[in-house]
Amino acid sequence: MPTTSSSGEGRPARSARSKRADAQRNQQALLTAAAAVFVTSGVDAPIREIAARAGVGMGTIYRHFPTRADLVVAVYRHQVEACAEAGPALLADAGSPLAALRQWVDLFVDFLVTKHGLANAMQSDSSGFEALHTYFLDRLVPVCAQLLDAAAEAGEITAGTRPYELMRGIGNLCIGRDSDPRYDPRRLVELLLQGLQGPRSS
Amino acid sequence: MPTTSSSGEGRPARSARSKRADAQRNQQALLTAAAAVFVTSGVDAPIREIAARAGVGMGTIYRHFPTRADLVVAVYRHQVEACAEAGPALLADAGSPLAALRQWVDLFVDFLVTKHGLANAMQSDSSGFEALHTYFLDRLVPVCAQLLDAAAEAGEITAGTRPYELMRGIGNLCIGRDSDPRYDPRRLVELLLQGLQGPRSS
DNA sequence: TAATATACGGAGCGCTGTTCCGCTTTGTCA
DNA sequence: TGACAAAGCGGAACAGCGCTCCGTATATTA
Repeated sequence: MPTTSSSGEGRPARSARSKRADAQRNQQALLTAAAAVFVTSGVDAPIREIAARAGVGMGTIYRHFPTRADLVVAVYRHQVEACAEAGPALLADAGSPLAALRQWVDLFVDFLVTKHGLANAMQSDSSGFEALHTYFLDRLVPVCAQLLDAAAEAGEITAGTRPYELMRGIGNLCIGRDSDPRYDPRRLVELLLQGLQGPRSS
Repeated sequence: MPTTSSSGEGRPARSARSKRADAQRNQQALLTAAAAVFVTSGVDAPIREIAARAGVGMGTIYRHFPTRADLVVAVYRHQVEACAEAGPALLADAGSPLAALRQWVDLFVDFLVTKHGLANAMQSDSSGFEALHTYFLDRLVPVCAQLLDAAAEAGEITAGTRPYELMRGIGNLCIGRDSDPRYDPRRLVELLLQGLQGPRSS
């Protein structure tokens, strides 16, 4: 119970609730600014740039989002959530589990290739991006696992594929100089999915 | 003929050939130092660290290797060459073109996962790594193409796979926190190769 | 209105890559 | 052999970055 004063809950329900008005404003401004900057300069744009665009100081940005990953997560949370929720929906709607898996992976790839450098950042081994990596994967791996299991049970793919590994693999395939005509992540992901179906019986 | 003096070859064959003795020494020292540092700190270790280890100044390292990519290329040139030469050899020795392709890809993966962060650097879109990307791919893509063609002609894989894309894909799959037990690039590469064999006939 | 917790801003530190120029070494030629 | 360019060297210096820290300002409550 690390409460500063003695009488528990003495103060109006502030302590565990809303922050100061200006703090809320700034947080929102930061999210908006970051989203805009990410589009133009990628997710590893200079922190100063984001702070400047939001019209706040460096201290403020670090107080609200201690690591860059926190900021990225906050900016893209909605989209990740949407992707996660699409999993079960597709499983219900699509013709087969494999079809659902395919469509879902497509969604995920769309998300990744849209954000400059997001895929890179997710795998980066430097400067506190671990949180980013963790959040995305924690949220999406279970969804992927569900799709994988369903497809395996339907006999459409061989069992035993590790969802975590697959997700990282797909993420990795999406890394790269944006839109080099010679490199289309989608084709390789498709190859991966084909590989999932097991060796050719011939 | 950009020779300084008039009489062609007048000077002892210096002009177009060897550099000064100390320059050669330093270049060698830099290569050795870089190789050592790359092992411990990865390919994006601080330039200063490499210079210090080689016992030279900053200017020297930049004179010999204007970009970091030049240094990396120089350090790994032998191994890349070996990998390139292994292609035709495997094609002749291995049982089938597909087997050769498999073994060759294995070699390539071995090379990549051994060097900390090399795969990352190869795909990095920042700070003059393009040269690295270019060198590796220019050297290895033709070899890969040859293996791919042979396998396709033997009917072991579906035709039409783009060698460049495949190489980059494999490279990308090798990116990541070194030796996370949950992620083994090799398994995914295997999946990719399986996908190469085309959809399951079922 | 006064008091206090809360939040803000930005100067400053340390670490990078990269350039630039005065000094040193090397090879050559008389 | 000795002197003199040319070639090479070193590292100070500049710029850009992430991140911290603390004096100041402001919102909120009583």
